[in-house]
Amino acid sequence: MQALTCPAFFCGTTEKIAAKLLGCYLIHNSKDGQTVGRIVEVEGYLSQQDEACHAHRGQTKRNSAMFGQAGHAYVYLIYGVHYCFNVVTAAKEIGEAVLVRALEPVSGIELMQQRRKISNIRKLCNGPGCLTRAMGIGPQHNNCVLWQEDSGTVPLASSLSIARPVGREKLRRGERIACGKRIGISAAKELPLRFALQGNIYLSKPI
DNA sequence: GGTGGGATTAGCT
DNA sequence: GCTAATCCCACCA
Repeated sequence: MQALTCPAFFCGTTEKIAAKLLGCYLIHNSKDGQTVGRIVEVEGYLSQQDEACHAHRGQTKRNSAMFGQAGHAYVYLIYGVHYCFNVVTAAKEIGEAVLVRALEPVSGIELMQQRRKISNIRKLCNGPGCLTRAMGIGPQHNNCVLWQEDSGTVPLASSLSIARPVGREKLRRGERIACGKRIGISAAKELPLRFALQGNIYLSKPI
């Protein structure tokens, strides 16, 4: 894998970035240790024209990170219980993002098991609320930068970043990028904005 | 100033 | 399949 060192990766349409994020790695260095997951399932949310998107009704205090720069994180609390992790994908003031719905655990698996209080690796990160718990992602990461900023600065206590696969690392044998309807929403159900690695066993639901 | 609902999950029936 | 857990904030009064 190769760390992202500039925001150029996050240029393009939200759909393109969603597909591009599949196979990438999400890396969290926390005081408890490092956890790494491979992104296998995402959903796009498209600003004003998308009724299921938090940005649909305009900018508020809660969703303001979504209106920030592409390549930042948007983390919000859902049902008062779980956190969802999103990657901002549009230019400032637009309000589009990609929700990460499932990860394939890559390293720091013992730490993930501790955080989740379960041992089944297939269930560690197989849902948006599950993966934030396993990775130790929370509100402290809202609006944080997901590429690696210049190394001269003082390292953060808790840093979240994305790395891309190199060469043939992106897709494994038996995997292909598939697209379908989004899950768990009541508005704009028909839009085909769910992207996942079909054939991967770590999805929240088969696609 | 009160209230309703949500991009979910786990545990029980 | 059903439901409790539990919090922020948009919306309405």
